Amino acid sequence: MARRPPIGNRIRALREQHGNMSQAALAEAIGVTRQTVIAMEQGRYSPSLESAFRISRVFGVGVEDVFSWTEPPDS
Amino acid sequence: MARRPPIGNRIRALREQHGNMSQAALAEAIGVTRQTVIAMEQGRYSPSLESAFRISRVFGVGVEDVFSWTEPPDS
DNA sequence: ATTCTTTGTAAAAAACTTTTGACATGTCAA
DNA sequence: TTGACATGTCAAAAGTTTTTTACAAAGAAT
Repeated sequence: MARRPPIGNRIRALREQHGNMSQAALAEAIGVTRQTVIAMEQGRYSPSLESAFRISRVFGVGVEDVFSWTEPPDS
Repeated sequence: MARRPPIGNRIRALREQHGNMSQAALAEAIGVTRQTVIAMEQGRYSPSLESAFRISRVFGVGVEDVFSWTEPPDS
């Protein structure tokens, strides 16, 4: 059922801050497809740790400057 | 074929620094199985970003204090 | 008005991560 | 030497992410 993960991201804002980098350009830069960037940006699922590292390095920041995690209430 | 990902981790060392926490105890603390901890620790695959966050918080450090990424030569 | 770019949707298949369960080994201590 | 505990292997199934392909809408483009 693939619920929305409790991880937020600032990908869109970072793209804008980097010369209005397009989703397609970011996808190519990190070696994934555009669909993957769209899904991550929309929070439909959380990326692999490897993709997270690649994205953060493209923007020259740390992983936790791109992605944030809030502990879900322990069900 | 699930090649070994270019991500290293210091999970074992951090477990030891935290009172010789067992793999089973870590697994329970982050809500995964022991098999998953073993596989991550051995670098057989890289965890989800969510698991990475949970692990780092158990040890009270940042994601990049647990996991490291070295850019692979662009094949 | 058509061309180009960007963003978006959708669905199936492929790839990868995680779980489940069973079993093996070594150590430690009692 | 039994019992508990820690780590490890293996394999199949289940769950999640990523790819692939195709199409749609909006804006700039001028």
